[in-house]
Amino acid sequence: MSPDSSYGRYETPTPTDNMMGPVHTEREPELHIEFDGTTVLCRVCGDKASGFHYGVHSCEGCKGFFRRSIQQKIQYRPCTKNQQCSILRINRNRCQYCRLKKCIAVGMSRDAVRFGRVPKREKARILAAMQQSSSSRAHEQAAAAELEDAPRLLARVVRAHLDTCEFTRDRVAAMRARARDCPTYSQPTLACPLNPAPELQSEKEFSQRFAHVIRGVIDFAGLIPGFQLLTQDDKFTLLKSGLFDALFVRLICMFDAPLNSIICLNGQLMKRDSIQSGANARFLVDSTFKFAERMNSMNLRNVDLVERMHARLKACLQTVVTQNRPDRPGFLRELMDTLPDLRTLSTLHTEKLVVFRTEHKELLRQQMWGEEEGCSWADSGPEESARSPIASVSSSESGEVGGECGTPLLAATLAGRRRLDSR
Amino acid sequence: MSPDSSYGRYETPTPTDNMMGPVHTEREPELHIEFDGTTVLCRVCGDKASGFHYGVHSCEGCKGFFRRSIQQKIQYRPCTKNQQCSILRINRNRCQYCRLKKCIAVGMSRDAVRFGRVPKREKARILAAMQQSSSSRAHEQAAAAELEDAPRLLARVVRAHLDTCEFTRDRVAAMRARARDCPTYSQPTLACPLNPAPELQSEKEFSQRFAHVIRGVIDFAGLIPGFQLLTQDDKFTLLKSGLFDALFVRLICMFDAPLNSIICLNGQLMKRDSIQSGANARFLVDSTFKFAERMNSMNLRNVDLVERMHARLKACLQTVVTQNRPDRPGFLRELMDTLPDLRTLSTLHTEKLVVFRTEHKELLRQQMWGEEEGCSWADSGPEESARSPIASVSSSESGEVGGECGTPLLAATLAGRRRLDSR
DNA sequence: AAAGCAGGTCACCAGGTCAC
DNA sequence: GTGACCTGGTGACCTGCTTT
Ligand SMILES: [Zn+2]
Ligand SMILES: [Zn+2]
Ligand SMILES: [Zn+2]
Ligand SMILES: [Zn+2]
Repeated sequence: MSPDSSYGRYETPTPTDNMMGPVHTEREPELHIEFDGTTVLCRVCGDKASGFHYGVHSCEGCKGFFRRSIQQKIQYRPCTKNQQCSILRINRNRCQYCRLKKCIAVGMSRDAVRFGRVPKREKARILAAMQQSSSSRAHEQAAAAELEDAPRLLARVVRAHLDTCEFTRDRVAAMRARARDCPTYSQPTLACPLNPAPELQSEKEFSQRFAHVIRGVIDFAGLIPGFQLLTQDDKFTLLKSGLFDALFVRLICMFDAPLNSIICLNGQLMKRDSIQSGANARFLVDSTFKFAERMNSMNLRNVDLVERMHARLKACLQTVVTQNRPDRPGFLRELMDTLPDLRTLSTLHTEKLVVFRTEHKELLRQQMWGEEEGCSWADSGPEESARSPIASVSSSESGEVGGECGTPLLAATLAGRRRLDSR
Repeated sequence: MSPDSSYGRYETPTPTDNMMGPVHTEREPELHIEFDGTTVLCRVCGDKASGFHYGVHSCEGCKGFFRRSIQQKIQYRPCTKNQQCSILRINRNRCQYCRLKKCIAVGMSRDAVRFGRVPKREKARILAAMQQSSSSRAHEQAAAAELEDAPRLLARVVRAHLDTCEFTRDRVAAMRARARDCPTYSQPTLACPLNPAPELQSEKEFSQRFAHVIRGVIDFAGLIPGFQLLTQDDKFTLLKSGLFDALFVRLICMFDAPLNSIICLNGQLMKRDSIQSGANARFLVDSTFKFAERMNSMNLRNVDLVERMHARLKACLQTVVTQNRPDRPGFLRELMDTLPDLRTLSTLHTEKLVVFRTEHKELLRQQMWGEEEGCSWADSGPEESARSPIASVSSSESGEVGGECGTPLLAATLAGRRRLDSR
């Protein structure tokens, strides 16, 4: 007859339990605790908890209410509103039925009482959870703050781009003009704008330039507001995913449509016709945006946070674009639509790169990642490769290379210490 | 409500201890310890014991409680609930009176304290006991494994039946057909199908036949997967309870409904009308299941294990029956409903048997249980007889027989060595 | 020493109280 | 009926002593 007999003690076994089954080998009591800064909250009504009552962190009010409910086996009137009343500090006395229901749902029970001093182990756990909760909260707040001020955010992204990209419109303008004025065509051996000259003369020199622009993109990412606040894993995943997309867009300006050619660093041209696998595309701007794409389909730690950052950046881009192109309201939409193409192209490009890298892997690796001892990154595993066979370009994926691979530059960059060493 | 079940166990072990000082005969400290895997449990409440306090393995809580109780000679309020509260970790604080009672009952005492380091000898003993405990756990797992594979389990049970029963449908078919073709009626003197002929000619021969089918049932039980893994006591209790039920079902096929007669071993018939106490019933199959019935109401050691075996066997039976009778979904239900009737009939039949046995007890006993020296089985006591006056048929219950009774056959069968000696 | 327990300590909680 | 507050009991740890 007593109310608790009709309800199971654990109606809701904790939302985290059911989703992912992280193979809980250890019997961790799963402490579900809600915090507000430094104080524990009542799991029934959210008020400040006065302690651990009947097996649940709860306030004096809910404690007393539950005690009364089980002492005199009260049968409350069955709730007129569908038995789904929310129980908060301000309205907890509106519906006794739902309040008791909530008490039981969160696990209050006479069988769960715990007397005496709190075990040290659990105390530590609670403290740690609190720490974690507040620090992660502060962390996210910091990230949010960085993304809050739209003009400043924009300025910083633009600045980051200008500081790390050698191929901005302004910088290539001169070369481009020169090339157009007196075009000098050559037969390319390595059809890449990064090649100093159409004819591949020095593999080593190409590798150096290649590594250099890669560093530029990585540094750029590190300068995007909020990026440094992500976890190492997320940073790495994002970079792996977007690195070549960004690089591709950066070098788009070296593809001259009127001349129908690629401009090399030395100003010589490579006719599009003479290049076997031409990259047929028309891109418009050096954009930051592409970098945050593809996140949803990836295995990110803090997806939520990244998502919000993405959304925020997108909104900023929208604002800017709208201002700059009042004549074309759908411009951003067009911009977005180029992303899949970018992805496709980037992938195709990476295929070529893989071939090249396979041929010159040692050299390239040294140039790209530095020469120090490598730390072994956990590989993403076969299933990710299957999903996107060649989109990932991290050093760890150059299949032929042994288990070891050095990524000190990347690592250092992720840590936020490296700067672009050349302007 | 489970309190009683766990409570009863503690009351019994050392009735001598609790009254006054421990009458420790100095020899064997009697080690009553309960384990949970590798940890010793509190003998008062079952919580994890923190050590050997006041002469008993107990938890910090019970230790402190007992200390407080004897320091300030507290007189707790005399318990409102009949002084039989169960004392478990979750409810140990609900009744101080009963908690202290339990403390004393399990032997806590100021004089029983043992200081200093644990003697090596005892340490070894505890370890050994723990080993044993965990091995018994492994034992249960073995039993569970035997019951796991449903088809195999089923096959073994069926095989066991076929190997130990002389009255399967196939085997009696011929005799039955003959009986129907040319019925030969006789006036019975002992209305039992085991009687070779309607007229009781030789008590000795009947007794032999009787003992033989009993052996068949006992052997059948021994062949049921998992049965051999039960304790001697549980095996014996189960047999005592189900032996005649099973026997009854086995002989059902000798009751011919169309002829309205009992078929005797020699093929002669006994008209139902000519039998005074006819067994009016319609049973359908030779079933294994009936044997596991009635367990709940009995005082079994390992009730839980037996329960699980029962459930498992039942589930298997359900599966089989469902397969065989897709047209009748409620068939198992019907089957189950015949059990109370079976019980009633078995009881009635036993009444008759008791009369017969009383008359010929010496002979019968020799035939049934063999002739060797008897070991004295602990009798179930008067209260069980009251519950089910004559349901138990073990030799120990033939009241007139003195304290001694021989059960070598049963004992040997329980040990799993005997086989059916005739096919 | 090392191991192991009685006793003490005090952080903690169930239950009771009583203005509201 | 509610909940801030009080009171007595509880038990996780610690300390000091006893035994091996
Ligand atoms: Zn509350
Ligand atoms: Zn409600
Ligand atoms: Zn205890
Ligand atoms: Zn009691």
